Amino acid sequence: MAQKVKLSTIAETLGVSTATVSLALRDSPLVAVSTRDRIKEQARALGYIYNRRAASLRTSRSGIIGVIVHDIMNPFYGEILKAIESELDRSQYTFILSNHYDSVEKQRNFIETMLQLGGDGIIMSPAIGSPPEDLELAEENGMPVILVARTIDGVTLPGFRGDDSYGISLATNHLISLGHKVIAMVGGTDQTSTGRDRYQGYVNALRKADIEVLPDLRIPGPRTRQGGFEAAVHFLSLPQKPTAAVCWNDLVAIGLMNGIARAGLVPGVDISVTGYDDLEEASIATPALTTVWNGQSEVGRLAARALLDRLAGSHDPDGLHLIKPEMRIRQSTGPLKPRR
Amino acid sequence: MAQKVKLSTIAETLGVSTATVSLALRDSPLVAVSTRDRIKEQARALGYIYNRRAASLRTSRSGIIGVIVHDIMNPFYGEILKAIESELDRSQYTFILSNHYDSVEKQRNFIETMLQLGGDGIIMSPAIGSPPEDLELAEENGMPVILVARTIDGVTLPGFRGDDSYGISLATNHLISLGHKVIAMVGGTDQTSTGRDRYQGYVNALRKADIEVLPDLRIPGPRTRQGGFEAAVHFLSLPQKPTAAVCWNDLVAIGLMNGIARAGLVPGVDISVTGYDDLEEASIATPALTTVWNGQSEVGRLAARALLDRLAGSHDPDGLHLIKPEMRIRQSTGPLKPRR
DNA sequence: CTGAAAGCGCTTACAG
DNA sequence: CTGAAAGCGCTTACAG
Repeated sequence: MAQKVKLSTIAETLGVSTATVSLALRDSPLVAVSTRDRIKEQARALGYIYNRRAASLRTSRSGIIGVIVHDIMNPFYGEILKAIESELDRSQYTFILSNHYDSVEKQRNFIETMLQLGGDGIIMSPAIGSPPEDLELAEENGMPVILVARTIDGVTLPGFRGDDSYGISLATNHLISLGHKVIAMVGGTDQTSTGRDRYQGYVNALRKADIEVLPDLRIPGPRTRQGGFEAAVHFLSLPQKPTAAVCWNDLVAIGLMNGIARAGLVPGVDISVTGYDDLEEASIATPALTTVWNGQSEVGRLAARALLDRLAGSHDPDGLHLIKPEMRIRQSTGPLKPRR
Repeated sequence: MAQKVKLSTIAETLGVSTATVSLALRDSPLVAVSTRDRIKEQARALGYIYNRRAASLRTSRSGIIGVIVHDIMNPFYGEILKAIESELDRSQYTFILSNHYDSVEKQRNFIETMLQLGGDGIIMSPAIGSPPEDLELAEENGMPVILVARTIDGVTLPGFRGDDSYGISLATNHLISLGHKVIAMVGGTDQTSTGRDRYQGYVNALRKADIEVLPDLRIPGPRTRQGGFEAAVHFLSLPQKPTAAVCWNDLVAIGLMNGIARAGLVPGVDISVTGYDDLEEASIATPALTTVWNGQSEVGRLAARALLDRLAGSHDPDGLHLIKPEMRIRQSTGPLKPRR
């Protein structure tokens, strides 16, 4: 590579000052149009590459936004990311993506890296057990934080997620209305607000229908396709013989249905299964999955908007914004059959 | 936020020079241990945040590695990314992830952004139709590029991917050995090297077995679960009545199996289906998918290593490194049945 | 409309 | 083992 071309190279070859070049390249109205055109033309001809580090050091804005979630390979987060990406795409921000896999340490590392890079803001789905101090560290150093999908007790940052308790009650009520009485809940964990809310929504719906809540009918843990698949054995061997399962999410539901099918039963006929999220693949599962839309696209879009607004100076009210989930009835649920 | 703490703040409060602080924080042996400890302690106490932009401006190394692929939500790329991530995790690099969705423009933007940020290197799966100049732009500016999953004609950068032609012939031969003679190929595109290689591998395997190659048996296009699902209608209405399908990848195969099941046929019994990639979900599909392992984890690991080596100064030979695919026989393929 | 100069916060020879 | 000083490549008052 040849000699590095910088602002001053352009300035010298054109006999103007670096100040003029700097202004011209950023389309400042202070520079005469003819000068600007000459400068831009020269920049192109020389193959000039703008040095964002230098600019950022001077202005203390980096144009970088950090996004960290549990796992970008999980389509639930993937759909949120896609919405964030398309919202940020129109702006001039570059975004840095990362997984924390629920490691508080990885998350802290990420926040620190963003701080070191002078990141302008962070959108995050906090790791299980995130200490509020870690998030405050960002805010205290002038880097705003927006929460998605999960919230943390004792933290009042702006947050966007679905109304889990309400959403899971939609699924549970749907099964109850089909005549099911022995309904298991498969997957999830009490360690997240989401996990607690969904279990609570399930419990509430059963109680309201005067159905006894049996702790054994809860199979906690699974959160992936693989987890749901493996839980099928446990599910099918429950002595109470559940006729339906409210699953933690679509992935668990799809895995569970595969496991049920392997055992020779027909999901949607012998056993009713509901998912949660309404991922793109829910509708093409076999059978097509009855599930609850969890507003991923809205969560991502609103979070990105909120951050952009905040960076533009406006200060929206903090606190939680709940997206209202919606029921999507398909073929994985059906009326209660006579005892199996 | 209080007054910004910088190197000089630490230096002043301790009565030493910034040079000493800088060296101490980076564990230079030039600094006395006692001095170093005092400095580190003070940095912690003051809540010092290292300014990477300033350092990077000075050293012209940023510690940033860019990774761009077609779509991180596609599990095939997800698995590659995971391998890259775990390899890079041990190093001190931050990585910036992005999708190009096969838009050459998005890809060029990404390369330019990396250049502006002073990125140390890029790992990429190039967009369809990538002009060699775009990749050369990076190299010319001192930013090394490593290719994964796809390569580009006329570009001699180091590249890592599976041996597609060989791999697809494994799948095709497996079906032939089960007695199938009317074998369709579902998905993929001629616009990528991968697409051309896989089709060629399929054609070669058929020819070698003296089976006529019928162009109508190729259903190009699908690359996703949704695409495979939708292709089922076309597949099932082919006048030649294929008894087996060699699919572009696992996602297409899973989608196709779902579509076949919807039509009342049993994949693995009525119609044999092979996938490609051996994603994590291949083994839990129903039926478990017969497929070809495409070495995602190896591709990611080796690419990351190659870049790290290059950044450390060693200059590995350029050119293509092919990973040898392996057959994974499961339940989605079976012996030819009497005519359906 | 344009230029001269200071400064963002580091690191790196260089000197002692 | 430590310090004084220059410089990375920008942007921003300030002056004209």
